[in-house]
Amino acid sequence: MSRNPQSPSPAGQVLTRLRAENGWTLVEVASKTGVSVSTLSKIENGQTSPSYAVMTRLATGLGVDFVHLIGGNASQMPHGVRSITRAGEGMSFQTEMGAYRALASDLVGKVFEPMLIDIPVRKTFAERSYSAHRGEEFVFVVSGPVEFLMEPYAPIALETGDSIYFDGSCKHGFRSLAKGPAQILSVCLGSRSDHAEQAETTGETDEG
Amino acid sequence: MSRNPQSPSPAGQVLTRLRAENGWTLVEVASKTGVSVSTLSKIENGQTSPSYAVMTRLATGLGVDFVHLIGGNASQMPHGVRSITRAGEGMSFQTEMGAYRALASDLVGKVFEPMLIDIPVRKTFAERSYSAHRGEEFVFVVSGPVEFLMEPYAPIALETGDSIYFDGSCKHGFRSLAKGPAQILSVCLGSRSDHAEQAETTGETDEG
DNA sequence: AAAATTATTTTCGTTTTGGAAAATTCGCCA
DNA sequence: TGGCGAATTTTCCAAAACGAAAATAATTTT
Repeated sequence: MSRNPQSPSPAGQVLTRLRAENGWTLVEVASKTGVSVSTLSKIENGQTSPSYAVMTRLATGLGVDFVHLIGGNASQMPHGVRSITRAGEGMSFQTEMGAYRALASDLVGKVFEPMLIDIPVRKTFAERSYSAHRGEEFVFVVSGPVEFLMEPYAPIALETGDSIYFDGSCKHGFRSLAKGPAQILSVCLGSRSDHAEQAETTGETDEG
Repeated sequence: MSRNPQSPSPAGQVLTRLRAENGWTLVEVASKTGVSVSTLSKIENGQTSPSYAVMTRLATGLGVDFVHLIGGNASQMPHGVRSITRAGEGMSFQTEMGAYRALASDLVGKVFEPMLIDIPVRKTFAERSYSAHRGEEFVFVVSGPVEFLMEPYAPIALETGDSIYFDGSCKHGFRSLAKGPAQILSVCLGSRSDHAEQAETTGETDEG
């Protein structure tokens, strides 16, 4: 009896499209990835549910992100969407860190989470003045100078126009070094992922 | 002979952590996901390379993003890393779009790709003056005004301090409306994933 | 402590996957 | 049209994953 013809997994669909776009044959893909021609064929036709090991080889061999292969999440925003936030607008809220303005807050499911933050002048750093979260963070100093604190580094001053890219999981905080509040633009990862905790694994490719 | 003890796949590591954080037992996870207890154990211990079918059931059953399960965009940066780019610095290059300055260019494998772009004054929009790429893009106008063009919208003027979040796959471009060049800060997805064509990478947890 | 309870790992038979090679289908050209 | 080379699908078997239940290990109770 022949195999039952399921609908192709996302990996199969991606593989099919990639081959079409690049004009690759199954044999070529096989040599690139180390996955046999027959397996590739079955994957494209939905006759098999590829293992993690195989998907890994596909991803690295074809030079695409693993996420692509599982159809994982293409942007959840509809095509052509855009959201403009005028200066001074944005959904604002206050924390110990400062006065936040969330930009493009009408768009849900964003990949980026851009915020404008007014950083107050402060003498001491209360514990609550620090932030730490998963993922990376990018900060551009719109109006400085500010002092940036991040464990395990010494404080460092950032002037207007300076930027910093750092591991957001380390405790970090800002304070204005100007007469009044300073302003920074912060970009973190969007909070599309459900729960609060989890995330961050050491990228591991296993397989034997 | 007992199974050979490989290192756990990312899925295994995530599963282990999720269970620890939520206090779930293997039996509970099994009932949530429909994956047998024995398989779960083997996945956590790296004794098996889970199939796509199983990973799917894990993701939906646990209500986590598939990307988490495969270590999708866990940060590839070592713990505690940071990179400061002073105003006026950054790896610069020129395109039809304008003069680019890539920020934190010494960090590879970034999730974000921040750029400062000097936008020239121009009368006409040559085809090469447009950009289109996978994924979302966030732009903050550092020094305006600029005109933003994006299909299928009419041109719109953005002032200093305005920002826009949009679907980068639509043709888009800028031109300065000031006397001289304007400047924008652009954040796209890191180039960890964008080889050929196709979809983009996705979100993650965190918060600001 | 021992027993009882609960959680995890291992065993082992069944099902599915992965791959080499055969069979088939699909161009292409004389 | 018939034949030929290339690409894809199918066959078939070894290897691996999956799951039920047994065997351990870890906790709690008495």
